[in-house]
Amino acid sequence: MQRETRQRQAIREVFARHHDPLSIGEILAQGKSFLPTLSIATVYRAVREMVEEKFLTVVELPGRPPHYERAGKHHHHHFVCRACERVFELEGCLHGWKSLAPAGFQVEEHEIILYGRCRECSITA
Amino acid sequence: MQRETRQRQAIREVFARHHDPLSIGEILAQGKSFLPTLSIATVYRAVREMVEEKFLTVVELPGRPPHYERAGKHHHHHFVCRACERVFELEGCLHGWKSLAPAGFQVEEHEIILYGRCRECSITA
DNA sequence: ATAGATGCAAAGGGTTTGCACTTGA
DNA sequence: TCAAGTGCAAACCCTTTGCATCTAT
Repeated sequence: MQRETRQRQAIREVFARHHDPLSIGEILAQGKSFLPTLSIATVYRAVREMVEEKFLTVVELPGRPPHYERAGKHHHHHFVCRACERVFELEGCLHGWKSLAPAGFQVEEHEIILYGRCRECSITA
Repeated sequence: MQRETRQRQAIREVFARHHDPLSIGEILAQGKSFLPTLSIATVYRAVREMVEEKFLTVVELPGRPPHYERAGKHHHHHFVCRACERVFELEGCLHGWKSLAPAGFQVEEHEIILYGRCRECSITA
């Protein structure tokens, strides 16, 4: 990815305005507001390259397609709203996760995901 | 699911011998050792029904296809081996996860996943 | 005997890719 | 200019479904 095309500018613009992780579909929808002809193939390709060049990172969530967020954030986890399906960034972490693994297992990373209703969907009830 | 066919017996047999979560592909491969003609469509259908009748439950894992394990187990989490891709059940849990969410968010559930190398793959290095 | 279950192959849904056209540098 | 990037449509992969056949009861 060497050229700064209108398509990639549109995608970068999406991430300048959204701090929480977005799916490919959400990136496409938001990106079209800046460039209506943006195609899904381009989003897939550009996002993959933006991950490689560390502008974005992949956020994998159980039972959901990959989401993407700006790279370089401090360590954090995510909240998934079961009502609107949106994903939110969480502050903080929990201790002691390394000791959950049985003897002989090498723990390299951990993931914590919360599920429930986001603020908006709690109000809408 | 009312009939106890050879296909479903084979699938139940797989879960009698494997306590850790299995993917559809793993269930098919193991099931074929009992019934070589077992087809993937049957595995998909039978597993879905076994989840409905609560013989199995779905284990969703980030970036991986759904896995299935026997229903009715006590609360637990999972370890994913990055070398062999197998999933293992973990004992225990962590406290304080409810307070990770911002004010106004309703937390209903949590998920903790560990990644690394299982015992076997740690030895194989 | 017969409704439910199976296996095959076709259809779906999401993601990737080949290729001719467009465009940034 | 001209290689990188785009858009389209076809290809892929995994999962689901339609349908003729098989089988548990």
